[in-house]
Amino acid sequence: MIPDDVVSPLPSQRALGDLVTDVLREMITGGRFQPGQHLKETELADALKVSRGPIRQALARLEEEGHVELRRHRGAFVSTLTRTDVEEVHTLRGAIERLAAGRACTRMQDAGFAEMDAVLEQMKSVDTKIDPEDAVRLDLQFHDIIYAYCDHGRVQRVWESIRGQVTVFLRARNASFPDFLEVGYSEHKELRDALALGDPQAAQDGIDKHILGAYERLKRLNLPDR
Amino acid sequence: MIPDDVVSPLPSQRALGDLVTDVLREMITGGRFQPGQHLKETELADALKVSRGPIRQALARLEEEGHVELRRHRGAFVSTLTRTDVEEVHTLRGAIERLAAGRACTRMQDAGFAEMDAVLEQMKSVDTKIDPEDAVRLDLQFHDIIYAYCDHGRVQRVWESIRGQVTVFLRARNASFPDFLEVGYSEHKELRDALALGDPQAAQDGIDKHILGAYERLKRLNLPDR
DNA sequence: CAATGGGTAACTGTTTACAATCTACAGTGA
DNA sequence: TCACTGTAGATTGTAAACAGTTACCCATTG
Repeated sequence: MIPDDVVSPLPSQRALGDLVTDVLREMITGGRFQPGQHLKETELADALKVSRGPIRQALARLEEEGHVELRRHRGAFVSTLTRTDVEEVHTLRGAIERLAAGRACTRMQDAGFAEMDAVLEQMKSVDTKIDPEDAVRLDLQFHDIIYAYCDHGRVQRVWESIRGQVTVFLRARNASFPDFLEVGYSEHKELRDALALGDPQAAQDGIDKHILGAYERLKRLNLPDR
Repeated sequence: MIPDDVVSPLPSQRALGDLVTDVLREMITGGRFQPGQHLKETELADALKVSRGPIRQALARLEEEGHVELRRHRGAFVSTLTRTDVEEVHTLRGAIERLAAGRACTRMQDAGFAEMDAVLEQMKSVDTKIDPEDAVRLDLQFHDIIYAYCDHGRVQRVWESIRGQVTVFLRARNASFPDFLEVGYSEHKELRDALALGDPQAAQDGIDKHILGAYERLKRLNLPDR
């Protein structure tokens, strides 16, 4: 057996459509496209040097994730973020993360909590340095751990389907309320301690509280109603 | 303005891929394919008289719904139902239907409850006639109403993504436990009354109880572990 | 000036064909 | 028996072309 380090870092033959999906998702969540902008298949195909096939596959997936709106015979348009979207994403997230946490708290064991503590440790230092993008990354990483340990493929998929939009919200929040960076650590530490009890009910209550807090802050953002 | 009732019910130009998705989903849930069967794109394309494009779109969607497994460069295989699938589908369903019911109970109003009562009325008569397929249809119709009135596009989509598998489970249950047909009405009536209180907490508790009951029965089915 | 209607351009939806790539499986040799 | 190799079959990726729609412009009409 040849160790992984020696051979080529595996060409990672993912489907081209999946790569395109990631690239476009990053471009949209990163603000490289304007909300409402018309994304044309042929333009994207030319720009990314692929054919229309993988582009269509990517757009279909991004539509499911809520990043673009597909109008028949019109094409794909970058979604505009509304108050309704924030509400839907957060209530749905609350529902599935509640389930995920209830399961994860009895499955994480030492390894899971060690991962979590590593993230928390970094959050603590972010509190002093204050780099908004780091805060977003760590916030997501923390919750990714819960989903990873809940051992529930379907919940994981639903999370992945809204994760991109959660990212957008977190970025918007940090841009509007930079002071929030200071409470990131304590809120997640509290949630971690609730999970550590190993009691599904306590874990679910912890999530309810955590997500509700995040939602209350987001509601203060100035967004169009729909 | 011409009222909708007078004009043609619009030819509803759906995409071919969507039609193919529905056809294949029905064929899979209806048992026309064997679990594990290898579905080849070209075969399906020939059989349905469409090109590979819509077929691929359909298979990608059915994979997200859990009806087929897509293996890279191998193709699509009809999923085998396992105990794990039953557990995942029901816990996820419990989580989102809890949310949906909490919202729906304050939005259904008279019209919604009228729809529900119409379904309940049919359930009562099924109890005497006992046609398993009718029981499945009515069970789904009842819960569809909750999702329709919860006014939450994303929850609706998640429901649609597991609805097909729930259908499979219900059919399997009726095949194994025909006696269940007798309790269908009373259990749903109980849930309807919980919703009618208009209290989100009561509605959520009603769902917890209802889904848990359904799950307990399904667990008695004899299914492979994975 | 507003409403109507024709015409056009642009884009998506679909089909077809072909090249490239990968998997599984059988066969080969040690 | 085991590991390797080669090949056939199937899928994915790409490309090109056509059909169907949609939006938009603009002249016409009242």
